[in-house]
Amino acid sequence: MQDYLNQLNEAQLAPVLQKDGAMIVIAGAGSGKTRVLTYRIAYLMEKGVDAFSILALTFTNKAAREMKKRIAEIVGASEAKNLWMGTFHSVFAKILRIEAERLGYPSNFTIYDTQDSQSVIRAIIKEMNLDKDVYKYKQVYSRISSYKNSLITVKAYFNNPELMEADAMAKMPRLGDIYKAYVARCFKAGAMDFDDLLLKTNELLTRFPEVLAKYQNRFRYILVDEYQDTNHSQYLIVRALSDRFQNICVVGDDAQSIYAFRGANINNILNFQRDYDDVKVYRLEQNYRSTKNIVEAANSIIDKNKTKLEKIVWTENEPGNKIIVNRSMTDGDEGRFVASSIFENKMNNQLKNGDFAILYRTNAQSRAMEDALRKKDIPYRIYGGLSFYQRKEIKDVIAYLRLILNPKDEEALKRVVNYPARGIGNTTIEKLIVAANHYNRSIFEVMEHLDKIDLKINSGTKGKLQDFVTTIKSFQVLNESYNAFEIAEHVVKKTGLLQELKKDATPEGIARIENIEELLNGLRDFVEEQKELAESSGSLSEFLEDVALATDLDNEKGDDDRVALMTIHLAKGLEFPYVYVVGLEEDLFPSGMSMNTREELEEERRLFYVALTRAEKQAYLTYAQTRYRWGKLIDAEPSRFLEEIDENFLEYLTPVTENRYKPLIDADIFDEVDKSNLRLRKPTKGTPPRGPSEEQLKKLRRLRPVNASGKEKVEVDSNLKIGTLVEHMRFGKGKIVNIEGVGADKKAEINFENGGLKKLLLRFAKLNILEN
DNA sequence: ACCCCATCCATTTTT
DNA sequence: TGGATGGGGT
Repeated sequence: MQDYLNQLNEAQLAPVLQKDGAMIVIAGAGSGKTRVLTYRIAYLMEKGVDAFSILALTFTNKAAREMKKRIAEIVGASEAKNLWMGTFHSVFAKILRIEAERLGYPSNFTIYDTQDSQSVIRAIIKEMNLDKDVYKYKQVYSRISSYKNSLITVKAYFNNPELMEADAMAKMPRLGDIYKAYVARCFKAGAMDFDDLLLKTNELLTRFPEVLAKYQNRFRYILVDEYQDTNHSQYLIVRALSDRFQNICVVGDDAQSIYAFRGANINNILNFQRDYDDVKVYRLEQNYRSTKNIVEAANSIIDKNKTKLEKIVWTENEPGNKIIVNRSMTDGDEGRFVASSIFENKMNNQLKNGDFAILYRTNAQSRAMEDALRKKDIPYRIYGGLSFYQRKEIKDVIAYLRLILNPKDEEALKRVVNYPARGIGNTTIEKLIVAANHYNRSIFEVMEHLDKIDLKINSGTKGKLQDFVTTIKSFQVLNESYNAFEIAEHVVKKTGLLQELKKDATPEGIARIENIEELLNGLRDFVEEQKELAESSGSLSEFLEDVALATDLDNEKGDDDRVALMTIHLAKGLEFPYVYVVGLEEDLFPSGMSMNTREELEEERRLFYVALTRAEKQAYLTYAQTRYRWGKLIDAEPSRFLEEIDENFLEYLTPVTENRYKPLIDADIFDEVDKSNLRLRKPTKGTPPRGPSEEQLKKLRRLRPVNASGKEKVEVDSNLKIGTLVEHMRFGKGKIVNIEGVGADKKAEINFENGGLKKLLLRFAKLNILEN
């Protein structure tokens, strides 16, 4: 029965066998930390710890599911199902539902996603007559979010002159008022946003000692994965819950802390030893994932960081190939290089598409990769971006379902009250909102009592409103006796949503219908699964909670064989035999917005470390010399990270290019005694960080004027067909009227109108027709 | 009430 | 460059 313990090395075994007390496991990349966590839980259970009293917090729901499955194999499914495992958000959402009424929330509160929250904020900004160019709703949202994650409530905000001043300095003196209105409106709608799930949990545990005691007694053993990415709010929850028994095991790697931007505090892991008495520290330093070259190259990078815990990651694996570095002319070329390389590797080594991953810093970089992969007929899947549940047609269905559970949910109501169109226009909604605010009721309640309120709404519209109310109420009745799948199917048919979509016979329209079908299938699976696990009956509320808190990777359908494309953030915790890290350019990676402080730059470096350590056998690092950004072709310089890697582990396919604007090393920037005279190379607004290269300037000068009409000769490849040129002419306002021809002198005469020539030139550069 | 067009904004990462 | 939003026209 204890066979599984044999699968651990000595370092891994120690934290598994320590049953009680506080402990931290510092786990290097690829050192088998998931295995340790899994086996530790299994071992606890074998030693007689009740599954009900174990709480394991993971970073994604998928991680929790997989771990649970593995544990079930060891201790049996019936035992494993009693474990509390999941993300902070999903676990505490469940607890909040149980305790909601203490906080004045209904237990069926809605969870607002980012879109919902932002839409509420946008409405508030509009109602307060604030300048939407000053108060940008996304910025306002992220400020409020970070306040919440630091446990700064509205009250705390108004008690803190410094914060208010900071916002006033940022030209947003009314931010506090927006915050207040936002919180009030969410509360009125019976809704919590993502941050509330943590904030309100903290409130619950501090305001109600008996509740705290209840959960302290319940969760006698607490385990936290990816501890380096916990924020202050999460930190306090863990501390509070573990305070009584102090059986706390946190696992993480400070070198992989990459979520500071959303409030993660690396100090949580760095200072863990101070927080509990008698903390045992374990280190997992043997890497089983990657070749020696990769491990040591990664070490040489992370070495440049000052803030870190001492740890030496090593491996007994083969040295393997060196890391391949490639430079391309353009981002398009970079894509083509990656695609060809994947193609060759696949052929030469008989690999599957799924053995490859392309990792990038920003989602926008995926396009060039996609184009190239498509041309080579290599199947790929993009992770992240618009997730399934964020698609319009899916959100519409979900909104109906949300409304059934919580009719106060304003965002859901606004979304579907007139979709499919039923003659309830904006004017009517406005009137309802005014009345709702006046009576301090929800919009739905106003709609229920139209006869009692004197609203200037004509009787026809009133009838339509009543029909809507009746429809929703009929759904609510059904919800009492049917499962989530049955309800959803009914809703889709009865509301006319499906018929509405069927009117649209375009490929997109058909895709939408298919998506809805997929949603229904997913629901059916969900219900079956829940019944099988006997965890529940598969009710609507459970499904909606899953949806709201689903991580992107949760929706992965790993059934077919595709190359994976994703941001590095999303790749954390994953591994692939072949990894391409693309776009290694200054201002892109490290991001131009994250090199103003040592902390920021070190986080970028950790991000790079994460990227590189995803690779098992072979890593590629690529960069381009020019790249389209914001629709403009800009010059790029190789990333400082390339120089930071010990070159013994690198193989350059292309000659090394020096960064012409050689970045200052950290010490130059951050360790100067007098920083006041140091000007950081922070790009100023509007102007690119640096101008075009000399050659390009020359070319641009030669080819001007761009804002007039005229004729110009452009050098092109003589093999180029006029048709090809024409194909690339059809864009922009400045039209190119015609092209005379490509002669023996390799020159084409082009007649153009305003701006056309410049655009053509850029296009050529992209196609790599013009030589450097 | 719906559709089309223009303008604006963005590219740092997401539970 | 492209997507998202909002205004104006019908």
